[in-house]
Amino acid sequence: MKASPRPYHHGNLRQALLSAGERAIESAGVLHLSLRELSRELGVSHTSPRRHFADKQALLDALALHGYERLGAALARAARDHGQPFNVRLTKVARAFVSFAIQHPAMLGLMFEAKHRADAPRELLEAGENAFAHIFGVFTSGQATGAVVAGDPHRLALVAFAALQGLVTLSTNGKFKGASLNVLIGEVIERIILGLRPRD
Amino acid sequence: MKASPRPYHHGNLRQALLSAGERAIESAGVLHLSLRELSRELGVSHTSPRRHFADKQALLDALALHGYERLGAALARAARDHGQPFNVRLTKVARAFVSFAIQHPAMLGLMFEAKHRADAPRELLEAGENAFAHIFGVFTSGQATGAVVAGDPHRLALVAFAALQGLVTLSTNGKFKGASLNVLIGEVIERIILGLRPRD
DNA sequence: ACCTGAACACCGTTCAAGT
DNA sequence: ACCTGAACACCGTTCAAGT
Repeated sequence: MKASPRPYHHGNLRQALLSAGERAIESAGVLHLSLRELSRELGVSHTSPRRHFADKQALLDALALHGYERLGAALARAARDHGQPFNVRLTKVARAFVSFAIQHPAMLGLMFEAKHRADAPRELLEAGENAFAHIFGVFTSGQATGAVVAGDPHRLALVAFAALQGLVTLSTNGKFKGASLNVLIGEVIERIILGLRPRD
Repeated sequence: MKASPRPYHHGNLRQALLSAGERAIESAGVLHLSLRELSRELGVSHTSPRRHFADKQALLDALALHGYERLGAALARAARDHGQPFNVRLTKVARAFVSFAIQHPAMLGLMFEAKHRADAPRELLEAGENAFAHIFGVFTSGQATGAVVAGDPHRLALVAFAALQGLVTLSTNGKFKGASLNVLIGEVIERIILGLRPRD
């Protein structure tokens, strides 16, 4: 077992730690991440991570940063067609977000925690802002075409995003007995659209 | 400092561990909870918790159970006036939930994780169901009076609850620059009500 | 019944040292 | 520059033993 050779000692240990770290948190949870075990897997001494990450938290922050970059790219792709109507664009970004969350639940948790930390690196905060700016943009253009009520677009986006965030939290916690997630996403999005419609 | 005497060795060590444990997770996070440190605080040996909790996870589960009982009681209180219109009842339960979440953020996280665990004790799952049944009840009576669209009330309640859950997640992660949480709660509730209104 | 102390197998982190 | 080994101060958990 563990068929991979070891192309390390070259300077790709940093990348190897990130990959192995992500796999570890998705399969066993952030709580059980062990630098020593990671080192064992990669066939290096347990002190070598120190060269690339000051401590365990630094590795987690680097993982979260990478997560925000990937989420941002996915949201940008979903929102890129500015010619489409609000409902379509919102549906696309919402599904992109939910899809990311379902595929990388531990990563998403890590990303939120990292942003929340008092001493979060500036880089991380910026990556987060950049990722969510793509959702925000859909709302401002929705207001421009009259599909969304007037008001502070940041607040409206936040309210809608909260619904998605909650859906994801509930779903990764397996709290859907029979209901398919795909159906629920559609329902949540529909309610958001109705809730944000200008009152006739 | 640490002015409390020690009325332990009586059989209240179990309760003392729960209290100290809750205080510890709210102030330092679940990750940093240490049974040995808890024992030190309480002036007992680090093996004595074993008598009351099989392991660390058992203590966390007991804390989560207690949390669900308190949340359930708060939601029941908020929802008890069945004569009030849907909007009023929904607002009350929503504010009760958000209020609990703000006051006990680490506890709420623990509660969700505990329910999610594959080997979660039956007792815990039941306490969770009981707590959320009070929110569910508001939706079924909302449908009865025509304030809420027809459809599976479980799904509708889930959709609305997701929005609250997301608001709470976002708020405990401090992602509200200027906006007051109280204002945002009101906005979320309003959007939920509008989103669930029957289409005339 | 309830608590203790020694012991075991793990951690993260530091430091002097090797190539 | 990058990695190593010994060492330190912590964990959770087990077990034989004390009252």
